[in-house]
Amino acid sequence: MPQPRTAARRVTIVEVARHAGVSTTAVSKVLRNAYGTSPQMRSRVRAAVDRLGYRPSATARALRGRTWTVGVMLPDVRNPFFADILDGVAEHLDDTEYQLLMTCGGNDATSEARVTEAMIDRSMDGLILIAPVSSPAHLDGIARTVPTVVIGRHSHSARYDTVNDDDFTGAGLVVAHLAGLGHRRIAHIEQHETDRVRLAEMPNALRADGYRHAMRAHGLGEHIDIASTTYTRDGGHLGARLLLARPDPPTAIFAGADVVALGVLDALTEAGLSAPGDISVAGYDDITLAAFRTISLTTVDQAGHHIGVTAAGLLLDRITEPGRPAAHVKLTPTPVVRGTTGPPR
Amino acid sequence: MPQPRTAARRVTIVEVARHAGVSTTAVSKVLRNAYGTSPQMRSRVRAAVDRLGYRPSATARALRGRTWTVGVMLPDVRNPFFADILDGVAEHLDDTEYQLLMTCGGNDATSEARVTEAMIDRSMDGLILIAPVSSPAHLDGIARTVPTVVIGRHSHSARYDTVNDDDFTGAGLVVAHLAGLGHRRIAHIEQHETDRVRLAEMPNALRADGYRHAMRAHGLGEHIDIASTTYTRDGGHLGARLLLARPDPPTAIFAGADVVALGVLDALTEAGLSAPGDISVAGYDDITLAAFRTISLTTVDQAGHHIGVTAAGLLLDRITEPGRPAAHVKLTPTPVVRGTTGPPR
DNA sequence: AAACATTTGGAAAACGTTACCCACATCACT
DNA sequence: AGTGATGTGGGTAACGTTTTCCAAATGTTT
Repeated sequence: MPQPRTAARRVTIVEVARHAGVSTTAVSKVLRNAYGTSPQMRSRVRAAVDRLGYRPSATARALRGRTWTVGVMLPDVRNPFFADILDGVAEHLDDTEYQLLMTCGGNDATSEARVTEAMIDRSMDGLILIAPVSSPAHLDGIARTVPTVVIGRHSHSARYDTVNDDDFTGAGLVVAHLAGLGHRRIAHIEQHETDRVRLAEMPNALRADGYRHAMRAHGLGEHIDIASTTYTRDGGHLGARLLLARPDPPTAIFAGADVVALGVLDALTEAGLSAPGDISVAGYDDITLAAFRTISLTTVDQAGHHIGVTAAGLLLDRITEPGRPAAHVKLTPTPVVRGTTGPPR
Repeated sequence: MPQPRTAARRVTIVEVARHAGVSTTAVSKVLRNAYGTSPQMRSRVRAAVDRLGYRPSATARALRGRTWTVGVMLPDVRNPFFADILDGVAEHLDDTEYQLLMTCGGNDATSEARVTEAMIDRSMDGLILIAPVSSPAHLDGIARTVPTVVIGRHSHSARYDTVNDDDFTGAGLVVAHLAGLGHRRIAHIEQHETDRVRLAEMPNALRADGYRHAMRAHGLGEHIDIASTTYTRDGGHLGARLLLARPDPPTAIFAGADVVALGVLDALTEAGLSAPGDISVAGYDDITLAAFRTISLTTVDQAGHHIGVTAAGLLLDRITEPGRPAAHVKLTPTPVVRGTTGPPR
């Protein structure tokens, strides 16, 4: 059996009250900025708090009030795009009393359920779920329990807010850019999807839709060519190899995410090819590594930082006003042309 | 003022007890696997728990027991080396009841203090601090309050465990590799340090020491050349520019971390140079990006994953036995030779 | 049968804080 | 002076769970 904690006893509100010569209710009111305390009282309590180094126990507070905690569920710590989002969230929370705590859902519905339950059981005040793969019903259930904002999921639920970029339009920007350079055989690497709900909501599916639509709009419908793998570097690598093995290989590849494009560049290097000399390569996300000089990836900037700031703002609003109607924010992407795209040979 | 939570009421232990026709004490004992419950009792309670979908409130538990939470403080979410460590920690915790929650200390002592306090106030059962910059006294204070394991800090505190690789030896491996290729002018990029404690404990300082020692051991003492910047990509970029501007530029650069090496490669590309054709470049960490085909970085593998697994094991031990003598684990690094190093021109 | 040991179940208090409600004092208006 | 409004402070209970301690039943030994 685990042994009891032997940590030093922390200062409690009872000791602060005794030290200040007031009730625990008074101390609590002062700390919560609650109505009904005089300036003198506030001053006395604050002096006692400082003198004793008192900090409230967030877990004790949870039984009646708030823990002042915002939980963020990441799909994966490796994709630098999520780091951009986190920077935005952290920046927005910096001037508040909220503490940001993160954990990973691992792109797996069972794992996501375990993680969101863990955050709820710890009485987190609100959750930001990034690119969750769980069913819409499950997400609704979460949002019914705790204020929730979802990023990277084109849902129109009435129960939670969403923040996304316009993935459909963003994909169109890439195709327009490549077509503008003269490319006609423009291929796409998508995340393989079969689930109908995911096909309607996930960013990768909308990017593939945007690609198809833009290709037809540029009169290139007959050149539509999609390799279905995964949004990982390995998925990019495999996708590129599949596309290069075609009877009529593409002259340009639009990878649905920057990490996928990195895998494409890997595969080109192995095949003794280069971008854009042999094949143009474009990604999506504008992760910080995309600007790395040796890579210099053409991509779409979906402003991860701005997404994070916006999501955090919506969540704090929803914590304050839980029944507020859902907001679904769609940000406008911008193309970022760098060194991996050029005219076809 | 914030409005009250309007979330649905969750099932409590009182309802489970009523449903099972037993006391709340019995339910609690069954869930904690405490002594003093019969098999029939356990069966009845478990059936009621399943039927009602009951989950204990971790925050209520905190007032008398454990929250079953492990907190990890990261310096930065961007460095992929920390993702390797996290994978190891997560893997070790996977078969336990502990939930991993992460947050960022931002490489700043004030920010670290705020974050560790937040984790302690939320009654986390134990902390893993990765590359903290706080003073030794501060770390001791934390460890006196909550079971703590520190990674990336060569400390011999009696109060907390540490897990590190042998940075001194690792640096020697790089110098040996480069000297073996025939390099004599081997330069190093270090994190600038002036604080005496940090010079004694931080991995970057030990790598610089290891570099100096190895250079002298290879009879290259007169060629010791160090650029002091920061362990960031920008620091690598600046360091490379400083070294290239020397009257006698180096033929090889040992950057103290892989992210620093990426900045060096950036600077070389801008100067129209390449590695290893013009200058050999070696890093440290073996982040997953080091194996990226376009980069193919020569580096030192400090087995982030293994560090994570080891740290998690030590922490769970320390939670079980808080007064246990401190363990200071030092792992052996291995060189990884790839495409950025070769014989000097 | 009596004495002792062990197992099981549960009443009550503890944990640290907030929410609720009310008593009392002071101020403003008629 | 009497009445109503407002501000301040605090007593008490609630929150959901674990810990502590003991009573009662059952099993074992003399």
